[in-house]
Amino acid sequence: MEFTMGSLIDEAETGEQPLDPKPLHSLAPMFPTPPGYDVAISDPPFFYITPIQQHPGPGAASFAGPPPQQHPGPAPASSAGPSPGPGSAVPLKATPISAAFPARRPKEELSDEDYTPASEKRKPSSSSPKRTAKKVRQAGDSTAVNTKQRPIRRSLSKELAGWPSTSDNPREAVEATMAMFDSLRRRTLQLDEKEGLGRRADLKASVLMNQNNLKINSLKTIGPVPGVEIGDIFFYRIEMCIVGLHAPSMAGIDYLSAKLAGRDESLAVSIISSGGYENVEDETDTLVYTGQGGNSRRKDKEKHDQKLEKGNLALSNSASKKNQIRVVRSARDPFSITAGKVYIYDGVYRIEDSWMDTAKSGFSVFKYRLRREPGQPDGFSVWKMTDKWKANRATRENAMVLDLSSGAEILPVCLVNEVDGERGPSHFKYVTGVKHSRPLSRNRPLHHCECTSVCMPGDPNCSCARQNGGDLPYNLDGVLARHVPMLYECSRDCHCTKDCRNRVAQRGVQLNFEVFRTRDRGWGLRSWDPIRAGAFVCEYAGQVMDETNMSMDVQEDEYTFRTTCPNDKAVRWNLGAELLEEKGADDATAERFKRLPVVISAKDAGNVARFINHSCSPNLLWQAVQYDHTDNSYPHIMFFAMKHIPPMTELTYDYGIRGAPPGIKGKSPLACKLRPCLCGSANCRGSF
DNA sequence: GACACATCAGTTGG
DNA sequence: CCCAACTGATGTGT
Repeated sequence: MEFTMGSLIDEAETGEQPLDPKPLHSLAPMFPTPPGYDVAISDPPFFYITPIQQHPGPGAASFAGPPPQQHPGPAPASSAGPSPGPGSAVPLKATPISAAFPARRPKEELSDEDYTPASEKRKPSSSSPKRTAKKVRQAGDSTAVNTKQRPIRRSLSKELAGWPSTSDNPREAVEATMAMFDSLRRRTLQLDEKEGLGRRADLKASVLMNQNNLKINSLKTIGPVPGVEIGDIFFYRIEMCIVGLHAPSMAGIDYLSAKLAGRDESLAVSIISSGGYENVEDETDTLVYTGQGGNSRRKDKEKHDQKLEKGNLALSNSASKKNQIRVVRSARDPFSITAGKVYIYDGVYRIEDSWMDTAKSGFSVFKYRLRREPGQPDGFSVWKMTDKWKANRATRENAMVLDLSSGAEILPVCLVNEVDGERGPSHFKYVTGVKHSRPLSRNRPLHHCECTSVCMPGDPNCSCARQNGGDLPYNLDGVLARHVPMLYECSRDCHCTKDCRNRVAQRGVQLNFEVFRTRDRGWGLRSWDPIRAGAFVCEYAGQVMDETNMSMDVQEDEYTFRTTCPNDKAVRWNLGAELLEEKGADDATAERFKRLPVVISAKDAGNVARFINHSCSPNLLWQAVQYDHTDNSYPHIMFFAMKHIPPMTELTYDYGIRGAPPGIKGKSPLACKLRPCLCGSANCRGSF
């Protein structure tokens, strides 16, 4: 959060850093929404936030149609609806997104109405709890007959009118697509868990993306995929399908068939090395990859020799053709309870050797040695470094302090400077929580539930779920399902245990942080661990001030947190979740995100959050959280990841337009002192 | 607990 | 239409 005026580092110095944190990686724009929004007042049940259209973004000219690369030919057979006519560039020609979730709330007739395919007689008994992808597909196919525009569909196309296209800004399109997928996935999981069918929300979200033509880069290409950067991480195989990095949902080898390649032989385009075979992946610039097949996990299938067909044949063709092959490596997700994997895009490689070998099973396999193309940014090698540091913190180069928190945090906070001669930040006391300067109003008793062991989604007796609008705010994996105006975690008066899923932020920081010297923005914060979208990052700790009594001097302090009203990017984080709602006027509307009087100063005392810099395209959002008192004007300010954040990526949030007097949102910025913004993102507002 | 293993429900494209 | 594919979540046993 430190801001250093006019001390730009010489460019020459920047090339030699052993670690290139790739600032653009995290600072790329997410949504082309103008810095404003409007709360829709018409059709309230169907849409909530509408981008202001008077200032169309650069992508507006291309309208809302699917990205040009998409479906250049006939639509895939699986969704064989006729392609939209020239005038109907609306991407959501298929089933309304809500249709995938019929009978969620049987009371609402809208769901049935919307869901039932026109060609099918509506059956009131469609409330079968099982919502399969097949159902969705049927609905999608038949909507071709259904020309009537339903409100929900209109709202969807409105929502997505500003949707970035790959031709406009590929990075933006990838980030928006990833954000949409994970928002759909988190909300789907949250709703499914309530009904006890919380399985494969990733696949369900993928089907929704497919139905609504939201997948991008679906034309297979050799070499880099537009908008996907080296080092990008994925928590599901299907995420890589959706952005066009790797098309097969399970198979490790993606290839162009001879026909698609326009050649007489197929060519491999992408491989995933994720531990299923006996690959050699210790080196960061070479990889010995095993061909596919013969390795079935199923008991009823016996193992056999690999055959020179499909992916193996394509890899062998590529061995002589020497074309670029994208490589995705994998690692264990350190925070997954269920041995989940993280997939890391590591750039392009070429095959330099291939041979046949005998696997441990005794059957013959194909082997391919690939070498990474030189000159590419760091990808998987960053993981190797952070693994080493986590195993032994003393191996961190240029570390000035091994634990800035002096033991206050569960995990030490490293302080490093690889940029200049600064010895460290000015003195402050490290504290992990907030201190209030005046007593909080205690006019209400602390909320609490009677759950005996842990709170379970769908339990109508859990008063904490009720307090949160009926949903437990976190999924089983501990990620925030939706951004909400106020989140209520279980309190000390709750009867549930400390490992209840509704106690996440109160448990404190679980990441290996480092405070590091940026090139031009003072100190910054990043993590040695990967952080998935929705994961808790840290609280903004410090002294809680009373806004009304604050002087202008204090307001200008660079170590001050104040809320802005509201953070439109954070509100947009729920986009996918909102599209799932059959009714949602009372859900995440911008109107409900009010500016809060809470102001926190971390000047004299604070935690890692005081080092988080501003960005106009941030990777964190703040979420108001309550659990230890009842004064909703002064909640805890908790940061959560807005997207998947690879290790060593700077963490940022949107400070908002600072200094604007309360109640005047985004107006008269000249009336207050603004600082120039150096975030470097395409949507940079220039100051904050 | 951490892990290995089995099973089950799924998508995708050849 | 069928099937294989380096899935992912859950359950069982060590």
